[in-house]
Amino acid sequence: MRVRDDDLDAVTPVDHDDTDIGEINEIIGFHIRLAHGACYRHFTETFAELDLTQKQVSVMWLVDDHPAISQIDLGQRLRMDRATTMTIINRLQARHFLRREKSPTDGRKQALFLTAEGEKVLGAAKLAIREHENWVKSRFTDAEVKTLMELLARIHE
Amino acid sequence: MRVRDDDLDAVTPVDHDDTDIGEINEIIGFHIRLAHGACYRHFTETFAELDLTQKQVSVMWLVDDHPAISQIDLGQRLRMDRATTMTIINRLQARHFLRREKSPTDGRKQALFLTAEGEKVLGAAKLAIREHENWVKSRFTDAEVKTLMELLARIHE
DNA sequence: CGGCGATTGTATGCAGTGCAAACAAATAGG
DNA sequence: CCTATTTGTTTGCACTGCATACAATCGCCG
Repeated sequence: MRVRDDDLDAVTPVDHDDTDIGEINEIIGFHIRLAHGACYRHFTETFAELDLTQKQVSVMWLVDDHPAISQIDLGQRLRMDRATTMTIINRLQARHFLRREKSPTDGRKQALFLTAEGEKVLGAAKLAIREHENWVKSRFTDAEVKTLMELLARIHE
Repeated sequence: MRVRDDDLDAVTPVDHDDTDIGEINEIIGFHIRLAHGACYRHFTETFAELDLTQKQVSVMWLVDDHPAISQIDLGQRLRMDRATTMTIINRLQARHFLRREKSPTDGRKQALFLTAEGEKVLGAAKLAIREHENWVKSRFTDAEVKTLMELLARIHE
């Protein structure tokens, strides 16, 4: 019962399935966006119960790895500007996963620390991350994963 | 209290430069997000003058490739829901790059067409896309580009 | 043929993210 | 000491994603 609409413009010499998108399919940026979207959706599903976003998990992870890190440093490592970093820190602080302290060495900076609850949540998040990673990696060999990581890293420097 | 925060967790066998992010660096989803972010930023710069987003260009491109396409079909091909598709179509229509017509074969559907101005803008956009693509591809060999596209496609099916 | 469920478009609201501008507090450097 | 810079903060705007609700239309089945 599915109506095919491919019949009126079947001119492009590419595969034509239900989701043929023509020459835009050759644009690498387009594939990066689609792949990111697919990842984002699966991540959101996986973290629905924990109610955490990618950024929030990344921030907690980094704060755990680097206690007393400043917001600006955090933002630079995750490629976020100060305003975006603020939003995320505020949210995590409101949920008592993280706390701000005045940096003793630089009065401008805030020193960030996970709370005990934050540590607990991060532990659960890391388990969910593993599940999410397996979802991504399930379609690749180990060598392909290595290659993909290497190529992606070259894009974001 | 430490001045440097790198010294207390130098256990992960990864490079440690100014933007070391520790074990999170081994998460493939993280690299996809960073790569997407880098692409997004460069795209935004490249299209600042044309004032177009990735989605808007994708939509115009697809409407041009598939005249009389419906909104739902467009959304499925670009992995967007109806509400998001609406927003983009509305914006493009308000700028007179695109027009809606009632589908003659299905009263529920809208048939989408580019206007003459839309065609013109799409032409300019495709040039900008080429520039953007070159920015991405400049760090890869042709074989690597092919590999990357193939691996990315496997993520979003 | 008629009614009912499914599809499509539309409108509204909420949340996450990105970016810019402006301001205050503190630091760094001459 | 004075000035420029850094850092955090706030505010506002825009794009995107998702959920919900509603109306019009279509397809299918009795």
